[in-house]
Amino acid sequence: MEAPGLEHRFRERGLRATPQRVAVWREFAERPGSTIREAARRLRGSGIGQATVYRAVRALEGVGLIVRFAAPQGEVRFAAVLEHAHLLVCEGCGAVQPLEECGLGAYESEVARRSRYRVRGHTLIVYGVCPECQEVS
Amino acid sequence: MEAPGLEHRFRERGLRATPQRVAVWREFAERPGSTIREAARRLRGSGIGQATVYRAVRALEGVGLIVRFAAPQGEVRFAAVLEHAHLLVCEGCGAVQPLEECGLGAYESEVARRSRYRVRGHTLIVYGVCPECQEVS
DNA sequence: ATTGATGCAAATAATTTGCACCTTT
DNA sequence: AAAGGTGCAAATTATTTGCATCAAT
Repeated sequence: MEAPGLEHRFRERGLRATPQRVAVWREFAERPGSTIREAARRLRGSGIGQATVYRAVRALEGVGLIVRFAAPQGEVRFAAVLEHAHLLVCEGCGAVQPLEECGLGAYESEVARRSRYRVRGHTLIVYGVCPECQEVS
Repeated sequence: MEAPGLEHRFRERGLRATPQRVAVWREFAERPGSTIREAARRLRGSGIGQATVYRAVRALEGVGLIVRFAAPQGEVRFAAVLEHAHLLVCEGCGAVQPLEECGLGAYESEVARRSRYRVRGHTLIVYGVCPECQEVS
């Protein structure tokens, strides 16, 4: 997964686009569903310290460029996202893939109207069993 | 929040409805958005050890009776749910409230058809700013 | 009896911090 | 220079485990 203007997305949300942060984002874009530990171990090879990975994840999660979710066995995993945080997660093998349009716009408006909240976005994680894991079971 | 037949919901998912587990679920139902630490501290008063709280949360999360999500500042928080894991979270004060029907049924079918996954459910977290926090800002 | 749960305390793993140094305004 | 980031190693927190015991089937 590549993203033209990735750096720009960082800046427009008030984050400096440091090489380390970009590398962290890319790591979770290429391997969605990694744990921080796994990502940090790989990034170690690029000279990026684990504290930096934690700090980057926190910063990116804060502006919605990375989402956190519970994997099958309950571990906390992460995935990079661009606009939408819509993921399909396999409960068997833990595979993660992005989902397209969820058509939740109207629903969000409805929620905003009824709750009087200023709605800013949402995270949708769909859980299921992928074709491969279905065969096995 | 009370739930008739709560115990039954545990058992039909293969979990023993021990008093500790029920207490843990209730704690997160009464105070959605608590951290495990907070819940454990309160439950301590009922003689429930922290290891039990962790084990209960893991078990309940596994069968979808508790969901985990990222709060404003990035901490991991939990909330008890019954059928649906639909939550509205305030990014300001961290207040959490359940949401009703999301009408995502058709979308799930669509995802299942296109991905060939056997879809089992989903978690939807809507983020926004509650009326009180809007005034402050 | 047998299996599953629990509490406690100890062990591990995860996450954050202090600090000196480096980069970008 | 000033502000924001980073790496490293050292705290600090969070989570899991071993084990003896209790409860439910």
